[in-house]
Amino acid sequence: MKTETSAYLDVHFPQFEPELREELAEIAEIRNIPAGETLMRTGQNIRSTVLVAEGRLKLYREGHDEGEIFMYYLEPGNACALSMVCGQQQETSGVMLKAIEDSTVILIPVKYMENFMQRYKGWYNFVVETYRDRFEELLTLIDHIAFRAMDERLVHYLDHQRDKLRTNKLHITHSEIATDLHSSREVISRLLKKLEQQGRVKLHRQYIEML
Amino acid sequence: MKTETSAYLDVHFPQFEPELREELAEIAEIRNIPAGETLMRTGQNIRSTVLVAEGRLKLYREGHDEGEIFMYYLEPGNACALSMVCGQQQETSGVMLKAIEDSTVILIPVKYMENFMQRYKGWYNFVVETYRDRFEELLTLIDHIAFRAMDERLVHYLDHQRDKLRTNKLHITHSEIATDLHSSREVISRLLKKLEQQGRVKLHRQYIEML
DNA sequence: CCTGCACGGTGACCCAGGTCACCGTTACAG
DNA sequence: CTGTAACGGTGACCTGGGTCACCGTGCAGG
Repeated sequence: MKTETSAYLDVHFPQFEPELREELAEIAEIRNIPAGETLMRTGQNIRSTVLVAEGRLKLYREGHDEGEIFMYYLEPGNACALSMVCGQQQETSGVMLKAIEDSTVILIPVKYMENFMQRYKGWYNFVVETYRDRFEELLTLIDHIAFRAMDERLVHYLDHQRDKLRTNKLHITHSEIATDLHSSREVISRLLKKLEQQGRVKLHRQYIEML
Repeated sequence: MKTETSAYLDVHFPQFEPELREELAEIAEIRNIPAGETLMRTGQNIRSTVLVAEGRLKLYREGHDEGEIFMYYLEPGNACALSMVCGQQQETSGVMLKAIEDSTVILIPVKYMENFMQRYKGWYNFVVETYRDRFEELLTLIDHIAFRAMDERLVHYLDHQRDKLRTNKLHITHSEIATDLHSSREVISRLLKKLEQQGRVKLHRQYIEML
């Protein structure tokens, strides 16, 4: 009989070797996170690698002086790259991880990392791919913050949301966008209005329709 | 008799197993880069992992529309994290790597990566540590661009230079600082002047003295 | 039915920092 | 010695976008 963990691994991590999945299922801790809850805060210690089994989480970098900026989504089949690099020694997280849907994560104590790396190609590839993707994402983020004006960043943000959430109706408030882009609500409202005038979006109460 | 590559590895990568160093010495290509020259450009293919043997290189992210931003230094004993993640498949670089001193790098074809990862703990640890450090550096960079004003960023930049170059006299032009911070010379000059008035630096022709 | 609150719109204002124009100084090449 | 280029200083100006104040509207809970 299959455990819950094992079932999640089979569905979302099929590239792992069956024996790896078995091993993981034995040592993993599974945790449910209700929508809106924070799994990890800046400055917290990391003792486990986080694999996402269900739901959707948002990963933010927090500024020292209040404020945060959205980095990327974690979805089923993804892992938090940061929680993978943090080795044996007690590392502290530099990010904040928040569930935006009811989510389920699989926690693997970091001490097994090295062992799996060496014994399972599937795990090795997964880790390397995760690093690559996240690195790429961080570089893109740097681009945007450093080189692009707010209006361009907003358009990119909306496109990204549409692609990720697979819908043209984005149920997201102006303030939330402002937080994610580390701007302010008024600015976002103004820019959205501009986009509406350009016929690129349609604004509704509670959601934004992309054209 | 030792080869040149082998000697570099012994000096700057002592944490590698002796057999690993031997293997590396056999497959490595060694390359000298005169100061000022660019080793890698955005969009170029990567086929080798870069280990730094001598000198000092600066790594930049380039914006699409002209402009660049300094990410970090590579020094002897360091490696370019990006060139490690880029797997078997032809990945293209998202960064620009420029020698600021006459430098020597050791190039290891990426196809050996996986093998070394599994066979040598020293290599595994090195790669993981490199990832962790670079990730951390990128996060710090994001912080600075997103949350800090130019004057604070400038101070941080100067401190960083002093630490890295181990000298209070920074031989660097205002324009170069401006490029690195993706600002403009005038702004940097103004801010430096402000710092001088606060007694935190002393400006000279061709160099900046930190107090 | 009210009342409060979340959401969004809008005008007025301000400021960091980017841009432009221009100049003085130093260094080096011819 | 002189021309030219790199470097740096400075004032004038502009603008993106952050901030403040305030309002309207729709909805949920008493």
